[in-house]
Amino acid sequence: MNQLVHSRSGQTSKPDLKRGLASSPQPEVLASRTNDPQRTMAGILAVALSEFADKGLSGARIDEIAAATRTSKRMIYYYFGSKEGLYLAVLEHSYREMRRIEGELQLDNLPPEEALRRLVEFTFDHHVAHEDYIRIVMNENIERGKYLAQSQIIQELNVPAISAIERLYARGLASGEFRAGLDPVDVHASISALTFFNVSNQYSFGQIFKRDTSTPAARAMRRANIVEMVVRFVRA
Amino acid sequence: MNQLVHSRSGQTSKPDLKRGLASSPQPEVLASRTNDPQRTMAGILAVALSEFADKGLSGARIDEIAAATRTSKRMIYYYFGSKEGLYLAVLEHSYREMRRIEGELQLDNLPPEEALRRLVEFTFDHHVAHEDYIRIVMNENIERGKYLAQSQIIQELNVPAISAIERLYARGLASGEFRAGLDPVDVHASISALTFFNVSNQYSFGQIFKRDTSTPAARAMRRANIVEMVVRFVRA
DNA sequence: CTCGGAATTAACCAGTTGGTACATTTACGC
DNA sequence: GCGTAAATGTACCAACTGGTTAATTCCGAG
Repeated sequence: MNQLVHSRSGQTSKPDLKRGLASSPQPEVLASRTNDPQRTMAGILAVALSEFADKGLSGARIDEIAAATRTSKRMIYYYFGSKEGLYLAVLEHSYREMRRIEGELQLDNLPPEEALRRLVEFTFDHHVAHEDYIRIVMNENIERGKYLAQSQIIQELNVPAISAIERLYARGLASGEFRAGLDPVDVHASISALTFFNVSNQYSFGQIFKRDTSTPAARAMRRANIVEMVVRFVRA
Repeated sequence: MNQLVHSRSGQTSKPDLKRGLASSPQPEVLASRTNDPQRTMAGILAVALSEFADKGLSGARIDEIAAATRTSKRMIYYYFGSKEGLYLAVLEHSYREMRRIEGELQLDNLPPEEALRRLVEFTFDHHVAHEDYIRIVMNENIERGKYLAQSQIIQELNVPAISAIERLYARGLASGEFRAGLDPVDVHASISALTFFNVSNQYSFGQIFKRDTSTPAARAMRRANIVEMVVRFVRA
């Protein structure tokens, strides 16, 4: 499949480091080409993320992705080998990015229940703000996790949210605020379910119940209820 | 089931109403053709449901659907007009069927909390048992509800789950078991989110956490926790 | 019986789509 | 400067895919 060992692994030489800035020497007119693999790959990846999120793996079109790029279709195959290779790269990028954002949250100096509330609110907001990632995950589930299974990179990624829950749960247990016997992964599943669905199924839900779930008021209400639901679940 | 009003453009007359049952007169062997529009349409629809659920709208192939049918591709276009027409028919059939199943649940002679538990358990089991419908809804959300919006039929369908929640909530409120101020649609959103996600995201979740969510033990645990979560949310 | 529209078959088609062959240019290492 | 591998552009293609054309058969009404 990916004969081109390019893409992930060693990029052989490192054509960056030089051009920190000063990307485009000549303005335009002069139709000379500039080699900038980093920029090319990043550009392709960004466009591909948006296209795959929009239409799904089978719905996205390589030609359209190429057209939206500064470069050509040839480059997609040069760097990513195939449509599936490109999709996998997008998937990996998305998961890495999601984990990175999760990892930024700092909850250890908040009281347990407050920390839990913050975590749920953060997850809710994060999902609302990154619909593209949600849609990539939806699509991957339509594919039954086929590409996720292929990626060691994603498998090896740790999930900051889980350790965050573990820590705050241990503290809440010690203080007597939380009840015993709960599984952090299960709690995470509930938080994810509630916040993910809020974004992933907004269209069908909105249509069926004639509600616009995207208004600030509706969102705030839903958010508060989800937080309340999770907190009540863990309370002693 | 539904006698397709023949795709969108008027497909002339209405070939149904006559043959209620008594479908196949001759067994087989005789290679002569038999006209049985009901059977033909139902067959196409069943295969299409399975294909669209499996691959999504853009991933499904008309030729493959046709091949899996007793009849030919031409018949798909004869009865459903286009790939999108077929998809819409599948979508409508799916929603109608889901509502019908929901409507079968009888909760009015159970105490409020018990009724709520039953509702959640029922929804959980229903979603687990009908992954095809879940996947059709997932796909429709990938399509941003475009086809749902086109269908008056689905819009007009009432949602039995909502009235069920309304009734049991009113009873729980009267008895003092439930707290005031909750919105039945919001409660429904939470129940759906938890049970839907459990099926829709099983692949990504399973891969990330190296857990097989399909074992009876894992399922029972998850189910119990979801029930508990919803009950605690509404309790006074 | 027979007539006409409904139901069905088989072959075909044009546009799309993922993927390539080949030629060319850039720019880093020496 | 210069040689060479990396990077890129252009043109092209074979297979797939949704959809159609035209011909044929079934079957209920009169």
